[in-house]
Amino acid sequence: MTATAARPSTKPLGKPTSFDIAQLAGVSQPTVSRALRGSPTVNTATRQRIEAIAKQLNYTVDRSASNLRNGTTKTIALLLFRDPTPDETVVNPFFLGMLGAMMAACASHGYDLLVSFQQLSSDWHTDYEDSHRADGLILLGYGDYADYRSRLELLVAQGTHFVRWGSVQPGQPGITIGCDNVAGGAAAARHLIERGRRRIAFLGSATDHYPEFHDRYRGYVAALGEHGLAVDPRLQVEAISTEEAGTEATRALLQRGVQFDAIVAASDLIALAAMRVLAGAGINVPYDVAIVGFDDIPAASLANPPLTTVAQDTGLAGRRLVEMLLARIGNQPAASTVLPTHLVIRRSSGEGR
Amino acid sequence: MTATAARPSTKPLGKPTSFDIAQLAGVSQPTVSRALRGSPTVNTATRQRIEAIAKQLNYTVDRSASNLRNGTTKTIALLLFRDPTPDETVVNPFFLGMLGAMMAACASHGYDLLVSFQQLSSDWHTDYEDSHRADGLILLGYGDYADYRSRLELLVAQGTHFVRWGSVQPGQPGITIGCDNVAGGAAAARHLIERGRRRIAFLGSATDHYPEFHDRYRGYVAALGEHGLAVDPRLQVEAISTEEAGTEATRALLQRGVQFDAIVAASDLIALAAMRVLAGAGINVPYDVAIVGFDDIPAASLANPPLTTVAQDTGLAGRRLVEMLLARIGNQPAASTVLPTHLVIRRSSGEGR
DNA sequence: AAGCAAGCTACATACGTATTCAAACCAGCC
DNA sequence: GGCTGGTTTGAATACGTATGTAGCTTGCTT
Repeated sequence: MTATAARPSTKPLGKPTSFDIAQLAGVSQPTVSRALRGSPTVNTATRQRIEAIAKQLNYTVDRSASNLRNGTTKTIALLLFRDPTPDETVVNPFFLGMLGAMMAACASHGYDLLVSFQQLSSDWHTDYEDSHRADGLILLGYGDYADYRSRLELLVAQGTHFVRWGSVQPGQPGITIGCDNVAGGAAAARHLIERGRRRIAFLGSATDHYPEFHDRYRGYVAALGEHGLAVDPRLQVEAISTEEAGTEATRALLQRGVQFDAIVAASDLIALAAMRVLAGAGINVPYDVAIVGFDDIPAASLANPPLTTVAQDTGLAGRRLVEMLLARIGNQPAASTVLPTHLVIRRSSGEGR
Repeated sequence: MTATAARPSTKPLGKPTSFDIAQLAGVSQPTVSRALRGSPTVNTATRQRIEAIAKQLNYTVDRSASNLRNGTTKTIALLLFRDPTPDETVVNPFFLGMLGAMMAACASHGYDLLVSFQQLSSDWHTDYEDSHRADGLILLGYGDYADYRSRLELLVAQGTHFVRWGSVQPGQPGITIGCDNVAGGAAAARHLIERGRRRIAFLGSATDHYPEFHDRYRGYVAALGEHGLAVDPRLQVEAISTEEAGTEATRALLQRGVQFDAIVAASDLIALAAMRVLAGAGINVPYDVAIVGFDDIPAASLANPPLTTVAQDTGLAGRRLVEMLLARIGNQPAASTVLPTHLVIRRSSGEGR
């Protein structure tokens, strides 16, 4: 009776606790806990009585207490790494496309989803799991891999559960889910070649600081090779994932004065920016220059002309990220996975002159 | 020493606790807590010693324990009500646009942000704050207000802290942040009238089940009145916020066989759908029919032709929602707020025949 | 009829933190 | 030199849940 004494029966003011229920049901608090958690050792009649009272009082288990006791939070933290955009609060639309699927996947497994912006340089790596705010992390965002990798290794060393979206490569720390960037890049270039284009530029990164873009570039190079086309370094311009980078890269390409009749852009944002710059320069898409993007963000189909692009299945991606993370958390086998891409053909890669 | 006895000094295996720090610093656990929380009663030298050790051990306060002790979670839950779209995981892009600002605002106040899909009909209203998963709720989503309102009243009765985005009206339960839908609707219609359009249709809701759309409709009606134009009920078609609804509504409008030279759409998704349907019917935008949308989602500027629309400042909206909620949580004054809109003129409302 | 197992329930406790209250200490002062 | 007042620290405790263990009851076996 010590516990019930702490809350005199005259004062049920705050949110009800398992002690309140116990008192009303004439049992002890542990019995309430066991009954509501479905322990088979509780008498059926007792359980039903308890459940009825709990429902009537609108009782919910206190997550803070439950978390403390269980050492688990039933929460996943989604860390979005900021692109260096002018507006600090803009989230990459491709990642936003995964959000719905992640919310749904988390919910269906009884997990909550915490979202957060992060500077790649902040100390996110120690934050979430150590402080028991989440049981695991999902990392989303492009970013300089050289810096990134050491942090991933730290996470592994700490035993933190995490999954990231990115380029899947052997020997990587932790679990990575990603699409087949090489195949996607190749499909984009191949499509343009088959449409008769020969001078195909690549806007993205050809260095392994941005492994996903680099993979796409490798696919592009491979496709050119298949068709006996030479890779002209003057047709490759560095660009990160943002629209701003795309604008600059396209301008740089034009300034080089090199002739080109097509562009493979490493992201749709780059591609859309390129279309704008080209239009501004009086260059017709697709007549003068055909363009293929990557990601199939919602805006791609609305562009003028609609953008041909390498689609990634964001729904599947989001689901897979959550499932793999939960497997890791549950100490079940989980492995890096490569997801397929498919080419969505629209008008931006149409007939040339 | 009872506590330190529980964790023999030979075994510092798990995440370090304040007891571990205390032992290393040669003080008691409460002193550690006080030192790290900045209590002025702790000797400066002691504090520094403790801080150094805490840093060295990568100590972080256990949120579960802290939450339990404080009765607070430093977390806000964002509840997104699902639109009835075919793909269950698609989130309304307008609300997604607020997400970045909300994340930033939460972070700057030291709060975490939990996101979750909800069926409007589920029992979300009792879930989050009662169970100590969040200190307050942000409710986002259109939805049948008749059903919604009773739940809001329940929230108020329970003393739950919440803020919602929607139509701001007197006598509403709780705090609502919204844009000036009436003024926005009026601006859209006025703009079309000034461009010489006279037969202006409205795609949205003229009933108060969807108060925001109804407000926009009222603005539209007012603008027509200002210019002595009659309101033709045949030019109004019911539609909820989704693209699918826009498609259907536009088809219905065409089937009525009523002549029209412009459309005010209650959302950009509706407007974009309308543009597609019209294009499919061989009707030129803006030549035959001018269109104005509402929201200024990212896709609006990319449409063909780019969509004239009533812009809402999603960044400001997200920030304001968070700030008002935090004020409520802190028992500080907070009130419903109406935010301004502004018309963004693009080509979809250009020259007619 | 005594013993024993099975079935339920209660007791005690731990999770890690933050706060209240009391104690210890130190210096200064009459 | 003991006392005062201020400063710093420690002991005890509560937050609400979940679980190991012990205890009680009932019914059945031999």
